[in-house]
Amino acid sequence: MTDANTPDLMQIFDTIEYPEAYRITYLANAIVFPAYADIKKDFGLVRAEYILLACLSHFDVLTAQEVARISRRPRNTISRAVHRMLADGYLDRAPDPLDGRQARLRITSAGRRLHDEISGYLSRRQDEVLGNLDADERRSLTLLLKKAALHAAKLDT
Amino acid sequence: MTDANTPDLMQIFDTIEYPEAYRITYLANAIVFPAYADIKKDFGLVRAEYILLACLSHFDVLTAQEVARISRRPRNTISRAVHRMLADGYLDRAPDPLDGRQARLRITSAGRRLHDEISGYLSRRQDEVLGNLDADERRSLTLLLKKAALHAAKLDT
DNA sequence: TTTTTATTGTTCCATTTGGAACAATGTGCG
DNA sequence: CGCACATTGTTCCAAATGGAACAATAAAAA
Repeated sequence: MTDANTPDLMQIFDTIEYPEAYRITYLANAIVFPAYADIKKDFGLVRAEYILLACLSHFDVLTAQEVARISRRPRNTISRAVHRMLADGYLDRAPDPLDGRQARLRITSAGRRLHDEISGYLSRRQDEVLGNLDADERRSLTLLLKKAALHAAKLDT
Repeated sequence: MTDANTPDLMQIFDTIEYPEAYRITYLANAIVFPAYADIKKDFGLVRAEYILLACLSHFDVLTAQEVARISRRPRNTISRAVHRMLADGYLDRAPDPLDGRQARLRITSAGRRLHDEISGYLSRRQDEVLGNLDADERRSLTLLLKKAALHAAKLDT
């Protein structure tokens, strides 16, 4: 596979016209796809469902629209996830008394337990993929990612 | 929207159990989705198609399997992309004389022109999303991303 | 050699996906 | 007030997606 005739498949990391975008996307795929496949196999959840769970684990109450904004996903996929997770007892929904359009979503204790299990899959895979960075590099990367992500969140308001 | 009653939607960047994975995925989405939507609208290409184009722009000749490995995408999506891009004249295919199973793919000049246009969309969006990093930070991020990506590429061999 | 195992590319099929249109509700402006 | 416009959540539908099985070829084992 890695003989002299085979091109170095990773040279593209350097030659691509958009190196940061390429590497970020590559890392995202490397982390999320395997974890996602395991989560689907072990819990039967699709991506929008555990994203919904993750959002609700970190806020007391959210609307579906807010979840869509936080996760940068289309509203209809969140809507579907809400229905399935409601049916499975992982969250509660109550109409907002102040605004008849929106509903207030909260995670249940069953949902929180499920999220705790699932987040282990993602943490483990994250640590595997970033495993060759030393502590300083890891800290530095984390900070730079946060700065960029906060800026990205302000775009496309 | 950002009044006192509204929770800070971005606190999750700090509280999530897998902060690097979350931020990387968030940035990947922030870069790729808008660019992807524009590329689809302006050129009618789906993601696997411009990924194929990008790979073939950076290697003289590749097999479909190699494209799948480089891009971490399932083989059947690459196979479909090859057929569409062949029909549109963006690449050439020739059977490998040494191995009857595989075919040697090359980009055509039309394909290269198309890739040049498309990569502008991704570069521009990349620079927008990373726009608040100064030169040192940007350089540092780029290096850390490369180190991690090279390591990720060696996983799941 | 023959037989088994692995690899490549493809097709099939069920599921996921997201854009667009929609009804219901709320907001702003005359 | 009345009327245009915006927002939320949902449904519809066409398209994309990816796992699994497949035929053809190659490599390895017996």
